[in-house]
Amino acid sequence: MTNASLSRETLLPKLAAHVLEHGLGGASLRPLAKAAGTSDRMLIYHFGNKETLISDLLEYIAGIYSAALDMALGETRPATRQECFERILALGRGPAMQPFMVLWWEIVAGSARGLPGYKEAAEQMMAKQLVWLEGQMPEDDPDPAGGARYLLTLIEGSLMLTVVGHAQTAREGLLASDLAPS
Amino acid sequence: MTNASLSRETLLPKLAAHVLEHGLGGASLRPLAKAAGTSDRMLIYHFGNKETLISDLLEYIAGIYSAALDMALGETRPATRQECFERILALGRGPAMQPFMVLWWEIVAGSARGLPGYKEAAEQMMAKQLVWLEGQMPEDDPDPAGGARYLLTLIEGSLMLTVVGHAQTAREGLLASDLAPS
DNA sequence: TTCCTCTTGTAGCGATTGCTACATTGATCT
DNA sequence: AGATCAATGTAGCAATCGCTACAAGAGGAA
Repeated sequence: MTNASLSRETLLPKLAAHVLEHGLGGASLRPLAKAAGTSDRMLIYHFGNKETLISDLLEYIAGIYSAALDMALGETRPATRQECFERILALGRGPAMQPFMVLWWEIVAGSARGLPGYKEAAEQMMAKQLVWLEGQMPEDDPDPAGGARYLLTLIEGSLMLTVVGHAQTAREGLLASDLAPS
Repeated sequence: MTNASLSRETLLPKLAAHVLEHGLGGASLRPLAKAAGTSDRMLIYHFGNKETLISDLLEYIAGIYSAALDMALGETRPATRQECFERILALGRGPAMQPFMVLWWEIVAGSARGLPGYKEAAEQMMAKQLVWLEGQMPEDDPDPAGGARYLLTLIEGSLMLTVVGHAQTAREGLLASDLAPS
C-alpha cells in the first residue's frame, strides 16, 4: 500500500504535465503512460480505471494551481480595485498561466457536462482563487470580500472573452464599469 | 451540387440536435450518422472529413443560437441596467438555454485549445449576443454600447461561476458592484 | 527454504475510431 | 438505347481505445 501510494504520487506530476500540454479531452492511457514513464497496464493497476485516474489527476492539478497562485502573490498590494483588476487580468493573460487557462476551460466544460471529478476540481480552484483574490484587495477597501467576488466575476468574464477573440469587447466593457480609469 | 448542398442542409439540423444533447467532445461519425438517419459513409461523402463536418456544424449552431436569441427578445425593455442584467442572467440559467450553455463551454474550451472552427463559432456567437444585448439595454441608458459590453462580461463571468458551482459567489459579487439593488 | 504478496511485462481481447475501395442504383443527357 | 454521373450500401482497413488474463520476478515472513 505504501509503495503503491508512493508510486501514484510519483506518477501524478508527470501526468499533470502531459495533460497541461495536451489537454484532458484527448488524453488516453497509452500516451499518458508514456509521458509518465510507465505502461497503460500500470496506470490501471495504480488507479483502478481511467475515470478515477482523471478524477485524482484533477484533484492534484487543483492543488498545484493553488500553489501556483501562492507563488504569484504580488510584493505590493494594489491601491485601487481597478489596479487590482488589471494586475490580475494581466497575470491571467500572461504566458505563464496560459497552460492553466487552456486546461481551465476544458475543466469548466467538463463541469457543465457533468463529467465525474470535474466540478469538484473547478469548485476547488475557484474557491482558492477567491481567497487569494481577497488577499490581493486594496488595504483600504471598504468591502474586500464582496469586492473580491465582484472582481472575480469580471475577471473570469474578461478571460473568457479574451479566449474567444473578444478581448477588445472586455476592454471596452471595463470602461463602462465603475472600474473605469478616471 | 444542388442535391449535395440540399442534403447537407438537411443533415445539419439533426446533427446539431445530437451534438446539443451529447456534446462535441465524444461525437464520432457513426453515432452522428445514426442520429441524422444516414451512415458514416455519407457524412464523409457530404462533408469531406470529420474536421470540416465539425466546422460546418459549429457554424450552423452559431446560426441557430442567433435565431434563438432573436426569439427570446423581451416584450418590454428593462428600466435599469440591473434589471437588464438579472433578466438575461435568468434567461441564461433557465432550462431552455441549458443545452446551449453546456455546449457553449465546450466551444470555449475548443477555442482555447485552438481546434479548427471553434474560435470562429465562438467569436460569432459572442458578437451576436453583444448586439442582441445592446438592443436590450434600457432606453435611457447613457452609453448602451459600453454598458452592453460591461454587462456581457459580468453575465458571462456569472454564468461560468454558476456552472462550476459558484452561483452564490457571483450573486454576492453583484452586490458589491454598481449594479447592486438599491 | 518455502510461501506469499506486491509489482511489473507481455500479449491480447473486443469495441470503436476515421476513412476508403468497390459495386450498385437511379436519374438525366445525348 | 447507351452513356454518364451523383448518390448510396456493403465491407473492410489499420489504428487506437480501455481493460484483462497470465506469468514472472522481487522481497519479506514463516
